[in-house]
Amino acid sequence: MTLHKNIGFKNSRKAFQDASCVSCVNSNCLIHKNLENFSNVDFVAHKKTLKCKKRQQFIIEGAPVNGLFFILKGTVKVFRTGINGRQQIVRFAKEGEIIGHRGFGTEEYYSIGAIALEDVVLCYFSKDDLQEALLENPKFAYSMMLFYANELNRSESKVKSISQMTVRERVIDTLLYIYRKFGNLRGFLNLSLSRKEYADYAGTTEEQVIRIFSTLKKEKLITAQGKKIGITNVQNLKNEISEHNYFLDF
Amino acid sequence: MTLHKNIGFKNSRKAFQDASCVSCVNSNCLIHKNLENFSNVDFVAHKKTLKCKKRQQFIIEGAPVNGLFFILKGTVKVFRTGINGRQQIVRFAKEGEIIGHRGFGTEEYYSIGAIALEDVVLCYFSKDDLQEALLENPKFAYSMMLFYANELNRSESKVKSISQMTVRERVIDTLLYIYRKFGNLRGFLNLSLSRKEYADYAGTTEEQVIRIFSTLKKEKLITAQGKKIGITNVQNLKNEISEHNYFLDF
DNA sequence: TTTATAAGCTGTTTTATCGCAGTTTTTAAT
DNA sequence: ATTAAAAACTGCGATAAAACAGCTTATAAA
Repeated sequence: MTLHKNIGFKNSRKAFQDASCVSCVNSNCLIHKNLENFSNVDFVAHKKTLKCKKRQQFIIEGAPVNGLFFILKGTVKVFRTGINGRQQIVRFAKEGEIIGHRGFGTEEYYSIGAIALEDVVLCYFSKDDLQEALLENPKFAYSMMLFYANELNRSESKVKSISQMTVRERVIDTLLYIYRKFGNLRGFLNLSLSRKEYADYAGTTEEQVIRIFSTLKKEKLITAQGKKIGITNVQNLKNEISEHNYFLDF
Repeated sequence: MTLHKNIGFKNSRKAFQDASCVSCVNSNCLIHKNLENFSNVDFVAHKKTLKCKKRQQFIIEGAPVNGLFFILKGTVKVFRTGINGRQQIVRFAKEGEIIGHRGFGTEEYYSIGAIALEDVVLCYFSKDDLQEALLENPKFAYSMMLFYANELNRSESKVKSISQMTVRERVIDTLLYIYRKFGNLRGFLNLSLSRKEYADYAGTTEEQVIRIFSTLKKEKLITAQGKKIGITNVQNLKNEISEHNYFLDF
C-alpha cells in the first residue's frame, strides 16, 4: 500500500515536493530532521507552499486553527492584541521556525496573529496530517515536545523579565534578543524595526524607546541611523542586565 | 523478556507499585491516562514515591535535572528568584499535576524551585525512564506535547497580562486564578496564601496587595478574615478584567 | 501569661513611566 | 522636485506604583 508511493516517479509533482523537504536548506526544521522516520510519505507530500508579500498578515487572531506553518524563507512578526488595540509582540521568527503552534493544543482558535516583515515563503501542514504523523512517529512527537518545552522556558523567562526589569533594561534585553537571533550586517542589526515595534516587544511605549535609544547613543553603547541600530559593545550591554540571569532565546 | 514481569507476583513490591498507578485517584494524570499504551511495565515500576512536609523545598533552582515529579497529593508553589532575591511565583500546583517539566527540554538545570504548601506526596520518574517511555509510546509523547502547548499558551497569556494590566487588575486576576484552580470551602478560597504570596504571583508588592484587598473589601467584592479570602461575587470581579480576554488556566 | 516574631495595615514620600503636544526629520508618493 | 504622510524626537505635566516608616494585630514560642 505504501510501497508504490516510494518507488518510481509516476506522480512527478509529489516526488518533487517530497524532495523539497529532503533537500531543504533549513537543516534545523523539525520536519526535515525527522524525515527518515515517517512511514507515511503522504504527510510531506500533502504540504502546501505559499508566498506572502511584505506586510501581509497570514494568521489572524481568533481564526480557527487548521494547521501549522514552517518558515522556509523570510522574517515574521508574531503578536497579540491587548486592550485598546495595544499590540504585544510575542516574538520575531526566521527561516526554519514554526508559526501557529500556540493554537495546536486544545485551542480551537489562533491566540496570535502573524505578519510578514519581508517577502516570506511558508510551508503549511494541516492539523490532521500533523496529528497523524505525530502519533505514528514518536521521535517526531518527542522533538515537538522538546520544542514546546523550550518555548515554555523562554516565555516564563519573559514573564520574569517583564515583571522585574526596568524599561531601560527591557529595551536593552530586546536589542540583545534581536542581535542574538538576527546578528549583524555591516555593523548594524540585521533586522530593521520601528521604535514602536521595539516598544511592543519590550512592553513599553514608543516614546520610552526613543528616549532610551538617544541616551544609549550618548553613552556610546549603540549607534543609530534611522531604523538601523548598531550595538557598539555587546558585552557592555549584557553587563547591565546580567543580574537577571538572562536567557538565550533563539 | 517482558512477559514474566507481567504475570505472577514474585516481586510483590513491584506489583504493588504498578497497581498504584493503575488505581491512582488522579484520573487526569498523564501517566495514568496512558498506562495501557506502555509496552514496558518497568517504567511505572521504577517510579519512586516520596513525601514532603509542609514548607519543605524539593526542587532547588539551578540543581541538575534528573527527573520529573507528579503530585499525588497536596499543594505546591513553583517559583523563580529574581534580582535582590525577589521571588516570582510561576504557579500553584495541585494533585495530578507535573512539576519540574520546565527543565525537561534542553535545560540541564531546573529553572524553578518548588516548595510544599502543605504535606505533599510526590511520584518521581527519572529522566531516562521518561525519555524511553516517550520514544516508545507516541500517544504518551503526543499527550505531553499537548500539555506543554497548553502551558505555553498560559504563560504567554500571562506575559500579556503583566505588561498590560494595572496592579489592581493583576491582583483580581490572581484571586480568580486561585478560585478557578482551588475553588471554595465554606465561603473562602480553598487555598490560604499570605499577602506577600499574592504579590509575588501578581508581580507587585505586599503593600499594594494589602491596599487593594482593603479597597475590594470596602467595595464588598471580597471578604477577608486574616488569610482567608472570600469572593463575594465572582462575576463582578470577572467583569473588571473582561477586556483582557482572560484565559482559563487550571 | 508573657514575650517574640511575623504578618497585616496605613499615610507619606519618591520614583519611574506614561501620555500629551508640538517640532523635526525621514520616507514614500506624485 | 514637490508634497504628503509617517516616523522620530523632546520637554513637561500627570499618575501609578514602589519604597519607606511607623503602627497594630495576629501567631507561635517560652
